[in-house]
Amino acid sequence: MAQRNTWQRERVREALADARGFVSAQTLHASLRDDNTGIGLATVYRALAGLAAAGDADSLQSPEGEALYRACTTQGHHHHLICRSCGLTVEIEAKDVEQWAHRTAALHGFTDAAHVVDIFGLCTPCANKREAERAATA
Amino acid sequence: MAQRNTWQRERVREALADARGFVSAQTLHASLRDDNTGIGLATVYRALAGLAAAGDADSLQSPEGEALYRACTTQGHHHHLICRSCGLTVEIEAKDVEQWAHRTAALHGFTDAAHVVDIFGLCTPCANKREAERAATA
DNA sequence: CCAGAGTTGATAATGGTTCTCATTAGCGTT
DNA sequence: AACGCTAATGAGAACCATTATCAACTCTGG
Repeated sequence: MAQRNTWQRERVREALADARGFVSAQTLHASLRDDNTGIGLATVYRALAGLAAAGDADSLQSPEGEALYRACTTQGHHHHLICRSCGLTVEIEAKDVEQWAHRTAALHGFTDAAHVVDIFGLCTPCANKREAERAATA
Repeated sequence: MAQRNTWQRERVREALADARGFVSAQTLHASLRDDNTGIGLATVYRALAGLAAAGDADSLQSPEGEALYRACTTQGHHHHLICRSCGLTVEIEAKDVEQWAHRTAALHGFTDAAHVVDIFGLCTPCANKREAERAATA
């Protein structure tokens, strides 16, 4: 009896899947609260940690220091392309980069190499929107 | 009179330059304290933020959520190879990766792409040390 | 239905970072 | 060199995300 199925865990999983991009535990908890579930903050954290450990979600640190989580559709190692305006996330593969990372690490005598590779940018809709705003201001 | 020169700011700059790799504001503050300077924690944070904003230092979030800073010796864009045990940092170039990042971003309609590429691993000394410890335990 | 162990959730604790505000000290001016 | 204006400082409080605590709860196998 190592792991039990609770509705709380399921709700967290659903909420994470519904989110377009990365969300913080706080945000997730807030939206679950709004859905009249009396779910506790600690539980959300535990569920997210569990999902991340199981490989069903991955996490990254936002520049503001918050931990962000996202449901993993692609199993295994992969990277992200993230819109810094709306949070839209695209999962990308980067075999070349993987190899480069390992090669570079080895070159400098580093072993047990892990790497962080993420690209932040503006997706087309957001770029257009920003352009429109700039035009309106001028 | 927008910016003043204070010995505190200078000490922070020096301490950051002396550090081998990335250091946290806390660590930096602690070592400055040991040097019998009565410098305040808040001041260290302010100085670091200022350096980072001016481009004289760059910062990243450690997996533990701490903000780490490092003096930039290489001006311009570059990446890091960091020992997760001792903090030793090597600055690396990655022209290939730069191009890949831009190409990938463009491919998905993303513009204004920035990227985060850092490799964490164990440097040779730390790998050896860890090996020795494992041997001792067994 | 029972018992026992994994879960939950309210709350306290932790720890890094930022804010407050009275005091200090650059720096241009006189 | 002294003056005054204002940015900078620093001790501690405030903040906020995350984690630990622990009694109450609820799955699940028997």
